[in-house]
Amino acid sequence: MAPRSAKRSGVLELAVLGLLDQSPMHGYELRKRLSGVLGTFHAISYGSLYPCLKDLVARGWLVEDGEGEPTGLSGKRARIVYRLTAEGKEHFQQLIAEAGPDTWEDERFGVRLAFFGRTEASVRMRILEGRRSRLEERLDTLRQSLARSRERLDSYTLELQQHGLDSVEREVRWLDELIASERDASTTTKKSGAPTGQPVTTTSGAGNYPTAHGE
Amino acid sequence: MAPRSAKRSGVLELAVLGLLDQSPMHGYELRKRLSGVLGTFHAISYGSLYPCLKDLVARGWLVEDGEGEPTGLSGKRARIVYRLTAEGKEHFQQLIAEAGPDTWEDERFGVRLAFFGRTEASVRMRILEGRRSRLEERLDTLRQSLARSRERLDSYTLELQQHGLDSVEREVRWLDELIASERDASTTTKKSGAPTGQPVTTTSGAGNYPTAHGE
DNA sequence: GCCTACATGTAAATAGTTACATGATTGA
DNA sequence: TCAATCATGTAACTATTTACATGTAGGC
Repeated sequence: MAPRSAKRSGVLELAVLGLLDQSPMHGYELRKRLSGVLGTFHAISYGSLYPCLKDLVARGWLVEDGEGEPTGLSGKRARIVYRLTAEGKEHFQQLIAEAGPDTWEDERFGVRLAFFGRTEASVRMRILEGRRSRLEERLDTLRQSLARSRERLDSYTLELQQHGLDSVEREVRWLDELIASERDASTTTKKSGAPTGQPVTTTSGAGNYPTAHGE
Repeated sequence: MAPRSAKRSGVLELAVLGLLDQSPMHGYELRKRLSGVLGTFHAISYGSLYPCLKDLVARGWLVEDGEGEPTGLSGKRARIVYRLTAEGKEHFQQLIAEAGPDTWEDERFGVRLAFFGRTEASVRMRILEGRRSRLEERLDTLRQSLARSRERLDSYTLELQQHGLDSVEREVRWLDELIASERDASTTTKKSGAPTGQPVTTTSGAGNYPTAHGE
């Protein structure tokens, strides 16, 4: 085993590996795409990204290429294209094969879902159902606390809390749709003997995916 | 002016001041209520809260009381009840009178809304509308990026992004309701000469308040 | 010639959590 | 008496942003 210099983030690391697993890229491009899979509305800062890339290189999961062949006469440099190594690919596969309790927590669930296309069906299901029961748990707490304090709160606070509750309920319904279409896909696959465990899009454009209302 | 030892957080600070403005409380109780106004689903940790309280005391906005009168025979201590000072009250009033661009950003909007009951009507309106146009801006970016990359993305990533979009759209609709009921309230007040600028609850339980899907 | 977007990076500050340490009170 | 919940706190660590520093490429 490597000497465990550990340290680096978790979600960001996973997101970067996942994007580079699709295709090599330089940091600037990577940053633009990260918001898509991280689901955080503001882009990650370079102050986070570059140190992370450096770290991944140091751990042997990434290598830096000096931007392909010098196109024509320009010979421009400056860009550093990052690419997964064999170990990097293997490591990423290992990461997306995990289905532990933290995979369905707020911070990770989004990225994991974004990479479901490369995740095994059984793992996908475990994460979706884990997420669902996590939210159900949250609903219990929220409803209880709302029931306890309903008359003490003014209408604005109430509106805020009610909204939070609605958001979680909505995410549960969304998950139900996703889970249902996973089941459909797996039974259809078994019956018809279709070759891949490829994703099936839910029919409606409904459902949503809120998590927090502040921050 | 005080020597600016500054340092402390912002949202957490505001939330603590707002809760203590309603009634004095000890730290443990405070923590429980904080999740309600911070809208963060996991409670804030003591490792954040106590240092923050200490800081607020140091800046003269809070004082520590040693739990009222010793009830009957017990004379139990240990609990430290925090209470706003006159300067603390004034400072809080100043904070909730602000309506700058950061007030409608993700981190602050929730807390500000939670304290709308003590916020002037014009400020409330400015914040709600600021938030609304901020989200509209977000929708533009999101729609554009989704349009650009639609065919490149697999169905899961698409589902994720679509969900994020839906969530923001839903928050806009919710804000529209809140804004409408603010307008109603202000015209009714003017016409009937009702005494307070007190909040009016929206009729439906609809609307939601999502912001981020990961994290 | 200048401005905008592209592109990479570092140091310091900021925000917050986790793990630990301690002890009182309440109810089964 | 034992466990759970109440209650307060600190030190170390984790994650992330902001501000700065630097330079290139392309359009007007």
